[in-house]
Amino acid sequence: MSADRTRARILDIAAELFRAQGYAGTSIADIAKRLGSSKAALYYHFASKEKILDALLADALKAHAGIADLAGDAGPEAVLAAAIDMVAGAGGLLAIFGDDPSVQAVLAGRAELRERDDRIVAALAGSGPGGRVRALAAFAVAKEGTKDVMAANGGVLPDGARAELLAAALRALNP
Amino acid sequence: MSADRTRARILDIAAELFRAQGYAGTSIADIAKRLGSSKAALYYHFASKEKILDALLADALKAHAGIADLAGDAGPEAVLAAAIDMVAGAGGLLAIFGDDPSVQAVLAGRAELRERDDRIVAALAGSGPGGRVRALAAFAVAKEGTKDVMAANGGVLPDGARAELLAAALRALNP
DNA sequence: GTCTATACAAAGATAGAC
DNA sequence: GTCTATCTTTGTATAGAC
Repeated sequence: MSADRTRARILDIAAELFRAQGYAGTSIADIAKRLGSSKAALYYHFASKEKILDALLADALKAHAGIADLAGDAGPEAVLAAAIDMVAGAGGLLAIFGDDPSVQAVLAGRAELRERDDRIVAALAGSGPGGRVRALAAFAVAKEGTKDVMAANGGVLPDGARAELLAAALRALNP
Repeated sequence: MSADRTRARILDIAAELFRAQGYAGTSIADIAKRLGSSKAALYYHFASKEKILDALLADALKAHAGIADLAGDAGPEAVLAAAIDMVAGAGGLLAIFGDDPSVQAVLAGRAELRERDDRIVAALAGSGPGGRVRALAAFAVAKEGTKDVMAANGGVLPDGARAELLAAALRALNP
């Protein structure tokens, strides 16, 4: 088996198990078992469990950074649409590091995630009373709402749901 | 130290650690350390790690069941308000079992959680195209939006935020 | 690239003294 | 009610053969 393909398979399996059982709740043995190989074989491809997480998170973190940048000059609609696409795209990988406390704990001292979220929410909030609460509500629709809709549809975002979610998020944002 | 008070302290500590590090990411040793006692002392009060989780979840699960019942005869506004209160009340404990995959995995074979969520969403959805997506969006505002607002405010739901969230959820629900 | 075997640490849990 | 000590299992990771 080529190293690249095996590496990709490991990431696939890890993504699924991390989502289902959490990062801390998934062992190297779990992954190796699903891979049909030994734990040692897995360690040939990744130096540690945390390196697997890093590889999994690379794309999602990049997309997240892109949205934070976008928040600087684009309008709310573009930002919320990008947030929906971030969750829907990349296999919904944001769901992993966005929801799992054990991942948050690992990332805590390292990532600028929270600071980026703050920038996004601040851009959505604008000024005025209640703006921040409505920004968080709209952001919740884009992230959790999208995730939930996908979860209720076998991991796929159904036709029309993107527009429906975006509209709902915008209504949540604008009184 | 009285057994009841110690038990309560353990639950307090466990709730905080589970939220910060996840259920699977928190060890009995972690809890005992914060408690200032030995692991054995902890096992005097709880027979297993899972029993701690059960005790923590008891109230939230009861509230969840109440909302599912409410969904039968009350309107969307009452259901969404109850969902906000469920997250805001009980120390925001829903955030623990609602988000942690390792908790979901433990609860999977046992709880009727998902079935109840389905009932709630179905009641919110009514009929018509896109109703289900909008119901999930509104439910996301009530649950995640409330949680995020609390997280951004030191664990407290600020004045006026409840009404703002309820209004945002209703707007997400109704086109 | 993958294996078996194993080292080593951490985790859940119990025994028995006080 | 809490302790020390210990058992057992599981988990991360490595060594060295093939």
